[in-house]
Amino acid sequence: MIDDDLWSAVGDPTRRRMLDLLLSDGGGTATTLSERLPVTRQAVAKHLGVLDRVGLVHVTPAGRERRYEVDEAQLARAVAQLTAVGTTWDARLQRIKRIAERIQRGTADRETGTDQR
Amino acid sequence: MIDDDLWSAVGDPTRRRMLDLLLSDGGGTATTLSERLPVTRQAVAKHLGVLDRVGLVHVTPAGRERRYEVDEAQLARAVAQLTAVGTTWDARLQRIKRIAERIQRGTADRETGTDQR
DNA sequence: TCAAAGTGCAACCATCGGTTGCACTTCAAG
DNA sequence: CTTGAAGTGCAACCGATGGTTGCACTTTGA
Repeated sequence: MIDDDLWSAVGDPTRRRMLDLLLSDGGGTATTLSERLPVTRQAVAKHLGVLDRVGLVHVTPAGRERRYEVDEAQLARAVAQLTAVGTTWDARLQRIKRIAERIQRGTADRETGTDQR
Repeated sequence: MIDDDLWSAVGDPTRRRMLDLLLSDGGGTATTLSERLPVTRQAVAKHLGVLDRVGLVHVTPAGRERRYEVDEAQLARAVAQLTAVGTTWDARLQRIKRIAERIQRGTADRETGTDQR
């Protein structure tokens, strides 16, 4: 149901900042990204490898540079999964809130069995 | 802006399943949770420690048991942050999509400087 | 041709999710 | 009261991962 690779790829805070930078700058290399992040170039390169492996970025060799760009469609998929999990829990929380209110309203005789699971 | 501790706490798939179980069962202990999860009691206990540290669950000692329950308000906060990040990226993606369409529509003379950043 | 820029590879360290093993409290039954 | 089982906590260990440093390799430009 949930693509756990995609989730964990987006789950890392450094990778989220990298995606942010790549989006606002319209692409970049490991070196340019590391200049704007509190980590070394090698760490950035590893993260780019992870993002590339799940298809969130694409790489284009240009001379001695390797330019990375965000795959917007794939990122849209990841964002959709994010919000999907959010809305699922939101619904569950609201359901529990409704049950709690119903119980507190005094209907405490046969509440068990009507809405379990 | 973003509470990174909350995010990483919810980021772990096992912790998400634990929150799911705690919500649907209305609480539980490390032992009862581990019986319904593919990990040992000790692993569950560690995760409960993490969730407790960020305030997503509360613990109530009862005899030799330690019963954990979800703090629904805090979980609601975490879910809100999740969906907030989602909508932020969604907006950014849509803005980029609009720019790309405008450029491709043929306005390729002075597109630079009108909507950068 | 040669130095600087950009990258890749390898070794190393700390943290984390997970495990096993053992000691400690609490409850309940004899 | 004693004793054994249930529930927990603590410590050591293992593998994966995010991060670092060091070095070798290609490409560019003077």
